Amino acid sequence: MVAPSTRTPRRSDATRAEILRAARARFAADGYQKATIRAIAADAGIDPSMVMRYYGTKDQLFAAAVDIDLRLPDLTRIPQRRLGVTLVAHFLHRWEGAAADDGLLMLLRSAATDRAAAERLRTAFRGQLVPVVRHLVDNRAQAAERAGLVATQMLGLALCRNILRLPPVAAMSPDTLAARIGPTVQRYLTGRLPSGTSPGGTSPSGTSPRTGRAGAAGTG
Amino acid sequence: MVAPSTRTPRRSDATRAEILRAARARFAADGYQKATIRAIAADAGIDPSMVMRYYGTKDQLFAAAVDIDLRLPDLTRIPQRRLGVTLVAHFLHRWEGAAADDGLLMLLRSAATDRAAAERLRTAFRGQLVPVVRHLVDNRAQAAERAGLVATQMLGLALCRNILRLPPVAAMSPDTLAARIGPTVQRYLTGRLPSGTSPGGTSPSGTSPRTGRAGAAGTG
DNA sequence: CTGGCATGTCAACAAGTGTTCGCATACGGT
DNA sequence: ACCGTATGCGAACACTTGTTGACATGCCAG
Repeated sequence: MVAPSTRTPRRSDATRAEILRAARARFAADGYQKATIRAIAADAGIDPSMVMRYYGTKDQLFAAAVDIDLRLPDLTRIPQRRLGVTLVAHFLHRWEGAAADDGLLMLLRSAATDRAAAERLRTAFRGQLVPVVRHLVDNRAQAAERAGLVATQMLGLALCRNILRLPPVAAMSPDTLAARIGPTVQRYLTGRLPSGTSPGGTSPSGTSPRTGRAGAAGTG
Repeated sequence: MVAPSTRTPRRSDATRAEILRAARARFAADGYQKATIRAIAADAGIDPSMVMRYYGTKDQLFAAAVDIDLRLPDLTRIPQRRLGVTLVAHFLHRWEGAAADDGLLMLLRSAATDRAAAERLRTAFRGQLVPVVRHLVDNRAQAAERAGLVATQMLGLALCRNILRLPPVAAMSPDTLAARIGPTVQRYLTGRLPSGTSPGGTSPSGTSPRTGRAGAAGTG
């Protein structure tokens, strides 16, 4: 991807890629445990032992298959009022649009029972979502809290829509979902955080985000 | 539970109960697949074959272990403005309070990879959450949609807090969470549904719930 | 053409799974 | 006391899993 001179273009690169493709699909569809090496190999049209030869172990194959990249946009370059809808639309597009990426579903399915996958998800949260939110909010602890709230809503959406397939949620169009859920995310990001223990909030009125005009988000 | 004369109190009832207890714990902790009959039997302190004798098969054991009862309160008897926080607090108390019930976690963990468990969850949603919401909203389709939105938030909360254990979400106190997330649920239940395809909404201004005074929910 | 290595297949292993069967044992009614 | 049955155990079966090693086959350098 980076430099074309990435050394030694092996003849088996096609097979390697095919294995990875099959692995991604299987892991996304079945989760870590249920996805068997044999099934992946069958999908890739080769022998199971090849999988081991090229990727060592099932764990390592999973590690190679999962490259969770939320590709979050720079939120500071988005109109303040549209942060919520934009973010929801982004996620929907990210995992069911044209350039869909099974990464999150893969991880979500697996994380329910596999603690390594859960750790991955926590890492992605800490390393990708929290930093982006931190650009909007000064207070570190508060940024983490806001990011956490956003995660509950976004992962819940992914869960209900793409995994559980709750009929009403699965039936709604991406636009409708963005319109319905956008305000929630908007409030989590920029709204006042109503009363409650504010962890680490040292600033006097520490429940306000950097973008001053907070509050009435979610009323349309 | 109902009548003490429930016929033939067998001598093995204690064992049966112990098996069920161990099964619930294991299913909740590991999910359907990862929870093995042998492990459950070991937890219960008996032989694996006893599990089969008393419950037939692993599927049937799972079916016997899961009795998802959200015990949702009658929302019509709750102050309109407090619907959201009440509901969030109820759920938090339901699955981590004194009378905690692993049922939902059990189902959530399993539903990610087991389609039978997912179907259970859909049934619980359709049979318990939707009807309660329907008491608040006339339009059936709209009630289902609102219930779906509530599900995305509540299941997302359960997921992030009790399964993924995202640090910020896991660290927040139940009260704080209710204060933060309550308004979201409130808006999903009684708020105006902002523009977007309104499925089945035949009424002219069909985006308003029965409880007239909608709108500015979530601004504190 | 020929050797050496990458690529791939086949068969098998050891461990773990749900599940079944046969055999002890202890209880409860007569 | 005795017998039928419920209760429990242990071993085993058939199967799937991840993983490994021996063996075939193709490609390219010399």
